[in-house]
Amino acid sequence: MNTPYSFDHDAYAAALHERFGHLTDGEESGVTVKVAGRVMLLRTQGKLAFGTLRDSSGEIQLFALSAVAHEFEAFTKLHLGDWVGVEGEVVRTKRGELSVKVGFWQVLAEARQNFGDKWAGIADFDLRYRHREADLWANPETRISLTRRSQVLQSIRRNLWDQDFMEVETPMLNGIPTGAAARPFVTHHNALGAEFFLRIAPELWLKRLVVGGYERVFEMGRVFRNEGISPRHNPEFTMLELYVAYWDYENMMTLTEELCAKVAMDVLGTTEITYQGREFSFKTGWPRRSMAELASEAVGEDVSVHTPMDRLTKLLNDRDVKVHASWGAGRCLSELFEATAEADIWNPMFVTEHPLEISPLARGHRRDPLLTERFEAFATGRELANGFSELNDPDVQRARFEDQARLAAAGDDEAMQIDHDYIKALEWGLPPTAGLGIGIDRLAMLIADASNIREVIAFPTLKPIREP
RNA sequence: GCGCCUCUAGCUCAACGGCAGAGCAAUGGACUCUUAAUCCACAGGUUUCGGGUUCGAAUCCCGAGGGGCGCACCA
Repeated sequence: MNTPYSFDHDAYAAALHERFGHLTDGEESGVTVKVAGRVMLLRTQGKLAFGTLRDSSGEIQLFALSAVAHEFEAFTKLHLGDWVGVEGEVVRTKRGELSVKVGFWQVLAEARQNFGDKWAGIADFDLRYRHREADLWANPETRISLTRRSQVLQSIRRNLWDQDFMEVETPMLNGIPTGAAARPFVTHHNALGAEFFLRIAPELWLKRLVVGGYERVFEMGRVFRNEGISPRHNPEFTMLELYVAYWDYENMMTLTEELCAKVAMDVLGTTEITYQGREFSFKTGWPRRSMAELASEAVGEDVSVHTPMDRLTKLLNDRDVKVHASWGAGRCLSELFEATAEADIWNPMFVTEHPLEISPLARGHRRDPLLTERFEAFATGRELANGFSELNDPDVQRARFEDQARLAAAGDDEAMQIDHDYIKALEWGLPPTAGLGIGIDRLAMLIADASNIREVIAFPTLKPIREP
């Protein structure tokens, strides 16, 4: 089929409703516009035809009269989903529907595939995720969710730019996978003959930029973790990481809650959010409570990193958690927190003072050498953000890496590897610095009221279809 | 990776051991103000795939594949 290379489009559906809302039933505006979009519905009635045109802004009715419309017969034979460009006068029909009275029109592209039931849409998850392009037309909620995600990204960038952050990009192909506890994807560079790992976090690179003198940096981009897929996990997901020189973790908690409140205001116009039928608030002033305090409350007795191992082991065993031989009191406390208090945190809260044992990149706590100045933000029972006062002493960092290496040798396949380049970077001097990581997909889920992470990822990771 | 559930026409769904059906879409037609238009007609299927049980299987059983939800891992 011969279709044009361009169309001189000059009007959007939503703008027409705004501009011509005043037209009375049967009134003609005398204004000619050129609209474009897909024909979503078509009703013919002898020498009349009504179509529903949908563009990125909304919908507007097309009103065709055989005496007026160019090639009226062909117009009545359009398929649902066809892209058309239409030139015509803006009118309101006798029955009160604002319309473009079709004059010249042309097919811009045909739809040869069906867009699903025009009332029920597409329900099949496989089809929706593998062919999001069809899902976007068939299910308006999909368009809203993905649009909200985009608005979240936009809001974060604008807010950080406004606070003098510099957006940077760091390598995704890494010789050593580090910056988090996770299993990596492995790939290979032919010319270098070298194994590379897709990044699991940009953390160490970003801190090296702070060493380099950029006092406020952020990166928002994809990280890759070779782990299970679930309604809350996609193997590639979007992480915001940011670092601020001269700050500690208390300052960073304040930034975190302010950023969330601003994003909610920018995207939804309120900090009061309904997630899966239940309310929570992104208003600032989130409680800041230590992990030990929350775990103690949950188990009904005082527990901390100073609690004897046999007691912690007993408490974990009571909750069907098996204690691994390599675990110390710190890991046990963290496991106890996860097994008890974590899932019940519905309203945003900062959990602070994580054990040093599970925080190899965080700076030791100024009041307790077994703890770190770290926080995690929880909301609706899930982790949303993680941050800390950054460990900036190269000797201490080397010792922490060595501890990790011992764990790796003992069979922990998520323990970090020693990054000598990073130690060397710290030897050039990292000022006191605080860092933050936010799982953007998780945040987008809250903003878009999505129960599954796939609803806020345009093309989620799926199993490739294997030929039998 | 393990467990439970699921897969029927292009889409949404019936039929649940006894002739595979409907609505929408598509195709042909009627209709000068429709709103998921309506009406008439026509067409559409190795019931995801491969085995098995049975006189008879979409339906019961086994295996494979895709998907959903839990668990585990994690953000």
